[in-house]
Amino acid sequence: MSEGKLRGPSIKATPLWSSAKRELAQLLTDDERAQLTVIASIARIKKGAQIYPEGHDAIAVFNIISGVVKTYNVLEDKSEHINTFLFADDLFGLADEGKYSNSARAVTDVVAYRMPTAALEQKLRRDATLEFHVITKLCHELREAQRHAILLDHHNALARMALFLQLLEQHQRARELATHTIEIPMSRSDIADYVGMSAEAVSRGLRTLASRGIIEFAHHRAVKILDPGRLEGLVSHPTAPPPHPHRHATAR
Amino acid sequence: MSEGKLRGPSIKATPLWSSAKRELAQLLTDDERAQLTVIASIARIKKGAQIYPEGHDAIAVFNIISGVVKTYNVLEDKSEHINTFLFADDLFGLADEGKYSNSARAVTDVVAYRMPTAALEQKLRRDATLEFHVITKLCHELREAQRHAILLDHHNALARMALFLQLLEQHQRARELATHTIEIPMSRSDIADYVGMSAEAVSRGLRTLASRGIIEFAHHRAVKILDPGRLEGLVSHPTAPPPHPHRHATAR
DNA sequence: CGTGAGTTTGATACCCCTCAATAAAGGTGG
DNA sequence: CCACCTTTATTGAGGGGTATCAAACTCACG
Repeated sequence: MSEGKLRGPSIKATPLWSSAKRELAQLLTDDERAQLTVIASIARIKKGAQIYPEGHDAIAVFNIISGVVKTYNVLEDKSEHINTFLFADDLFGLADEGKYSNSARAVTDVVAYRMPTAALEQKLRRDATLEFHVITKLCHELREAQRHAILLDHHNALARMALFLQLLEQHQRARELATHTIEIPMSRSDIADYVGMSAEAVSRGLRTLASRGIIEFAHHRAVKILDPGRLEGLVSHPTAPPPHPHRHATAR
Repeated sequence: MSEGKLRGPSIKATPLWSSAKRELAQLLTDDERAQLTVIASIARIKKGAQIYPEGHDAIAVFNIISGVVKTYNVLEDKSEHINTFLFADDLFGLADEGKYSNSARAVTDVVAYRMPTAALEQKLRRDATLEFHVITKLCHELREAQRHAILLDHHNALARMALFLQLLEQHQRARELATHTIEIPMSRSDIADYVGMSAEAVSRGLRTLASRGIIEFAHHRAVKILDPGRLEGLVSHPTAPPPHPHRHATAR
C-alpha cells in the first residue's frame, strides 16, 4: 500500500543485534531485493489451495507479499497439527534433506514470490551478507516456534487463547495495520489445530473472553481487545479472575 | 572418544539437500573448524550451573563438546518451560536484539566451545560457506522446535512419553552411542517441564510403559526399549492398546 | 549411616474432549 | 434479490485423564 510498487522479495524480522524496539526491520537491501527479483516469479494462490505437500521435493522457496499461509503436518491419527501461520514478509519452504518437512496451504488468497531452491542456494553461497540476513530471519522463526511451544505448554484454555490473540495482534501491528481491531483470517478449527484444543473449546474460550468484557466481537472473524491487562493476566493465573468486571475485589 | 583429539568446534545436522539417511553429518570443514578454534575458548560448566540467564547481553555463542544443556524460560507463574535439550555438536546462545531469549543451564557436567558473538559475526560476514552451514543447523533446530510443538500437541500422557523417548533415542543413536539402552540424563521434573506434564504424570507414564512390557528400567535414569512397535503405536492411538501383552485381541 | 533431594504412589477435583444438535454465515443459482 | 445448500460457528451434556495435594519411599552423597 504505502510501500508503493513491489521492489522485490521482502523479509522482515527483529534484528539479531540492535535495539529496534518491537518493530520489524527490513532485512534486505534494495540491491539484494533487486537481485532476488531476477530469480523470482510471482505466484498467486487461491484461498484453501495447497501450495506443497509434506515430503514433496523442495523445488522452491516462497516469500509472502500478501495473504496468510499455514504450514502443517498430518499426524498418524489423521488430525492436522499446524506449525505456524505465515504473513507478509515471511519466508517458507526451506528443505530437509531435499524434501519439504511440512505441508503448506493458503489460508486466504495469497500472492508470493517463488524462488527456485537451486537458484537461491547459488545466490546464498556467493553472498555472505544476504546469507546473514537469512540467518537473522531463521533465528526469528526459531523463536516463534519456541513461543508456539510455550503456548501449547499452558494447560488453560483461556491462557492459550490470550496468547494466540496477542500473537495475532503483534503480527498485525508489526505490519502496521494499526487498528486495535484484530482480524482473524483463519477458521476456528485452524486455530484449534494450532493451539492444541478442539474447535469447540476455541469457540467457548473466545466467547468467555467476550462475556467478561476482555474482548469484543466485530464479527466472527474480528475482535477488539478491550482490556489488554486482564488478557495478559490470564496467561499467568491458573484459575481465572472474577467474571464480573465491575466488582471491587475477590474474597481471598 | 573414537574421534581422537579435539579438532575444533563441531556442528552436526541433517543436510538441507542430500540423502544422508538418518545420519547427522559434520557440517564444518576441517579448515572452518580450525578457523573457529582461533576465536574459541573452552568452557567447563558444572552440572546444575547456569550458563546464562534470559535477557542477559548475548556476548557468546556455545558449541557443546560433551554433556547436556537445557534452555528454558521462566513463565509468569514462576514455572519453568524447557525449550530444548542440547547435546554434543549442538549450537546455542544466538541472540535476539542483542539479548539471550532464554536461559541456559547445564543438565550434566558440560564441556563446550565458547565463541564471542562479535568475533563470530565477523567470521560469518566474511565466509559465505561457513554461514551456509550455520543456516543448515538453524533449519535443523527449527524442525526440532516444531517436533517439540507436535509432542506438546498430543493430549495423551503415554504418547508424549513415547515421543520423548524416541527423541532421546535418536539423539543417542545419531551420536553413535549405539546401545539399545537409553540414558536419561535429566530429572523427572526436567522431563515434565519439557513435555508439559507434571513430574508425577511423567513417573506414572514411564512406569505404565514398563508394566506393559514396552520398556524396561536399567535404573531410574536409563531405560531399554523392548517393543519399538507398540511404543510407536501409542503416538497415534487415542486410547491405549490392551494392557496385557499376551492377549489375542480386544472386543471391538 | 544419616540427610535431603528426587521419585513413586494414592485420592480427589476440575477442565477439556467427545458426541450431538442448533444456529449463523457464506456462496450459488434461479 | 431471495431461496437453498454447504460450510462454519456456537451451545449443551457427560465421561475421562491429568493436575493437584499429600505422603511414603528410594537413592545419592557426605
